[in-house]
Amino acid sequence: MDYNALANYLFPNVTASPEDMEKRFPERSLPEGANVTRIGPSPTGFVHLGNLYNAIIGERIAHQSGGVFYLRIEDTDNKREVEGAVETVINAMNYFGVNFDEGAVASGDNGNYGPYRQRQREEIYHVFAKHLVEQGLAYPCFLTAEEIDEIREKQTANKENPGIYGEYAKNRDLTLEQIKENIEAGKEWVLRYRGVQTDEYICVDDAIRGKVEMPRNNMDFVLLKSDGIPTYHFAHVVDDHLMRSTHVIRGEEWLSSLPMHVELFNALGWKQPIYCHTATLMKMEGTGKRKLSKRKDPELALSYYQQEGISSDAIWEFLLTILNSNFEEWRIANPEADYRDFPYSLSKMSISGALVDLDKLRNISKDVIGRMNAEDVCREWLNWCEQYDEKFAGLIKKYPERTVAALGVGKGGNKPRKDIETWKQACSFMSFYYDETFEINDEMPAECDEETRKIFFAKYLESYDHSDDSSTWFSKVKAITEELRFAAKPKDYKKNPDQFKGSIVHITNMLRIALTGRANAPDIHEISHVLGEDIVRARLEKWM
RNA sequence: GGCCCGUUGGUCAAGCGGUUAAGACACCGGCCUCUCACGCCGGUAACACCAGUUCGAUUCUGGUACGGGUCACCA
Repeated sequence: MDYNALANYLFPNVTASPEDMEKRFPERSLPEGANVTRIGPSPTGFVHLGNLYNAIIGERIAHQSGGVFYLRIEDTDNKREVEGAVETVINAMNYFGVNFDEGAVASGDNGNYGPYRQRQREEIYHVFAKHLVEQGLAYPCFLTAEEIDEIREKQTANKENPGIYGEYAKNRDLTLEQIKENIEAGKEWVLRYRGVQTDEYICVDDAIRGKVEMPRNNMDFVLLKSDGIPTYHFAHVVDDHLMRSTHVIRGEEWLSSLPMHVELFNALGWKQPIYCHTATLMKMEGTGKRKLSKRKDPELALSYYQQEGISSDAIWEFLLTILNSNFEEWRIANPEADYRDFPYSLSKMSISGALVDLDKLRNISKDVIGRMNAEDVCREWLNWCEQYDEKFAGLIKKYPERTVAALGVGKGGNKPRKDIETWKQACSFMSFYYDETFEINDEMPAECDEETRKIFFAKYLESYDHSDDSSTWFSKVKAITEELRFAAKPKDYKKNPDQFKGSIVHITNMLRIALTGRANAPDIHEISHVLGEDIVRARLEKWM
């Protein structure tokens, strides 16, 4: 068989050589030890938590080392592609603060190693496809889906491994004439790799899992589909070589196709990147864990976290705690530091699948927002509201100063309040600061009957001086409390409940409910100053 | 079924031959306190199983069980 003739027949338009490609995409000139990483999402319209998980690893090891992190769109499956999905990916990554140095952007491409959309790289793949044919390492295969099904059935019946290999690769030794005849008859063909029947093993040093041993590939797997577009396997090898990735970070579901990739890197004479196969994100179901599923688990979609208003910092910190077990320890030691200063390490990755623990996320989120200053909280909250809650976006813009002041309540001191978990929840928490959304939700304490209320609010407003400091204010409250025959100290009331009508707890709760509509809210004195004297008086006068 | 990967409390996990087996979240007490939140103190709770190696195994080896992944012209 004249492989050159076959190659020219199959790829008559390919004139470039592999060497031309090497020149077009030269080695990157980066400092020693700089890593080049990427994420390669498929534009299915669904952005996975796992996409972010892997993105964070890639972003960290690239940027920590002074390297490059890029976005490549893996759109080789035109059946699954959804309109606008590329924008969805870019928006989601943007929302969660993942910054790319190069790759696909909304308006096209940015960088010298593109195109960054695989469908646009067809001629590049064909250069190497042709090269493999010339080497006798690839051949056209005309097997139809039905024929392949028959082969599989036979193999299953014989308890053999399914697939196209060895004697089952019926088209691997067609003559050039037969091939031409088939093609001229209009038969569709795919390009298959010529697998080797062997019992050798391969060994790959995975950066996360250590040494992984597997049987060498013996399959005649597909390189180019009948539409001329490569499969993932071929595209991965060509792209990560030409784009000069140093590390390939991907889910462990790829582990089993590793032998194909190793085979191709060797066949093309290229150096393998460092593989990093990450653990699958899991979910609790009944008594066991299971893989998160797109259909059953809303929390798998990144859009879920966007809608809930989880801040991007919170997601990062949460994922970092899953990714590197020493992150939490580091965070405790460096409470003020930017998480980007944390020395992320691949070797500290967990191998088994982590459960997505929403409780933990919420806890981290409270912490993260608690650490932020009021201006930043206000900006991010507004940012979220503009997309998801117009009413609050309007209120924040109408009362910018009051909003910042309100968000700053309890921020002073070394025990900052942690009231806000998510931007969505911030809307309900903050509602009492605006007359437009203020409403009474809780019942007045039973100890404070209508008469007590009237007397209290009258006296309170009479003695109210908006300029009082916290302790002056509170001593006035205590004085009125005692006048009303309530205990100024809760403990006194506890000891002798018969001697009082109630305690200061009831009085302040009554005040709090009148002011905020709820029994649980931050410091009354601070809130009063955020609201301003007019609103305070107006809300209290209603009870007189 | 073949091939791979994994298994420490409810969850995330530290541990790398000798430990009272860390820590975090959640949960339960208590303290602080004008409520709530925060904070502080304390508590419940774990090495899947069976062999072997060893003076000694959570840690090393083999097997069993269980869980997961993958076996496409999908990624």
